[in-house]
Amino acid sequence: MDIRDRIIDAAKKVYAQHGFRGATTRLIAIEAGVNEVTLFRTFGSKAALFEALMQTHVAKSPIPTLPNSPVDPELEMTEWCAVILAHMRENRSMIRTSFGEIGDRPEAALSMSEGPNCAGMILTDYLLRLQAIGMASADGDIPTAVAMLMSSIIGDAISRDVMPGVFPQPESEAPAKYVRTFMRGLGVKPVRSRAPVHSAAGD
Amino acid sequence: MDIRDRIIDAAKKVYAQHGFRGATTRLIAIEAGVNEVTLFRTFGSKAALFEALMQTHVAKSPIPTLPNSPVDPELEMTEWCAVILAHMRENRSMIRTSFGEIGDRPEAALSMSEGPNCAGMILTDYLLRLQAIGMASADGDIPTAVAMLMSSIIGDAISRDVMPGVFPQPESEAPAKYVRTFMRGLGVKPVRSRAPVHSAAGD
DNA sequence: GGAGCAAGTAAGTAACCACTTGCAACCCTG
DNA sequence: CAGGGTTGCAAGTGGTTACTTACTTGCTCC
Repeated sequence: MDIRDRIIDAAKKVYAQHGFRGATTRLIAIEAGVNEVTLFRTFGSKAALFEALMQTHVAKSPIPTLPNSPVDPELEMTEWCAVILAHMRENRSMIRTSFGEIGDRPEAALSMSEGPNCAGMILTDYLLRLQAIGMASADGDIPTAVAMLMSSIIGDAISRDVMPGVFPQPESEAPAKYVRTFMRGLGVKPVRSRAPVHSAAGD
Repeated sequence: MDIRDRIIDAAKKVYAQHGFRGATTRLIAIEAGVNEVTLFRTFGSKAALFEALMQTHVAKSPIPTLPNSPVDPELEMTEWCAVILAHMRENRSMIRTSFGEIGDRPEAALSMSEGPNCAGMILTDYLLRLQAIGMASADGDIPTAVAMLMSSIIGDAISRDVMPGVFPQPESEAPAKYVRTFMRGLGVKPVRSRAPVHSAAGD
């Protein structure tokens, strides 16, 4: 692997655990297995290294899309949520850390929140389509439901290990359960072919 | 105000913005308007100061209860959520910071998460009571719904200012909207006697 | 085999950090 | 007024941090 990438990877690891101030150039160099001077020769400064880190991170964060023509909303949204949740779980330490440093270094957290922001918009669009074609009841509070689902995904990803009492479901089943409850809250009708979701609130 | 409390208050402020490493004794002393030496004379060390800080913080964090005999679930839960949300919004910087330092200083975040953990249990108990007396449909996925509502409250409190696109509702209306969607997702029937809550969901 | 470049090594610099010491000023109580 | 306790002030200590400089080593390409 390129030495640049090795340093960035190491910086990510150290930063995720110790934060910006705790991620000393010494620690990063050791983790990367290079000399500390090499770090400065490659990036110029610690600040520049972290800029590069953020750039490569957002570049490597894919946001899945939802189909233009919904067929099976529950299935499609579950798959979509699972992908996002998996990605956030992988990066949970880094997300937590950068989020926690918002007061000190806003840029980091802002660039990290682009993903969820964008995901929320994709989901909202999808739900509007569902409403338009009559697959969701017209009175559902889409913005609120989207906020809740996005919060649930983020919350699960970053605080499951801290507050296990709040997240009793196993990791693997979480996305399906969030989507199921979300759909009931929104009044999305289950697709005919699938098992009934026993609606008590709907029409 | 007692000099001890003044220092703790100042430390809270500085810590919330700069984190543990960034909250230098110098900054804290300036913020408190005392000499830096006084800080060491009063608490002995920076670590001891932060222990005291966490103690007074959790001591001052009240968790509202929910009635043993539910009458109007929507009203009761909205009020309950509003109190929790308000408290978390007030302390959002501190929550974010301590949460972000979980890798480095787990104790802080763990003692901060006691509140939400406990709140989740209170809410779960309440919902089980609702189910038991037939005010909520028996097939609702309570653990999932609780996780989603708690995540929504925490998410709103700590990331509304970072991801405004995800939280389009005004702050004041958020609790009611979360609870409304939550109740639909759980299959809690709206109470008969109340003014129509813009219901298209209930009969 | 030598030029050129990427990387390691050793040492140092100025700033900052938590924390200490010694002393002077003040305030309250007796 | 005397004395003890609290606070401020000035200075310093040892450790750490980001970053620099000067030099050496090893590898590649001609």
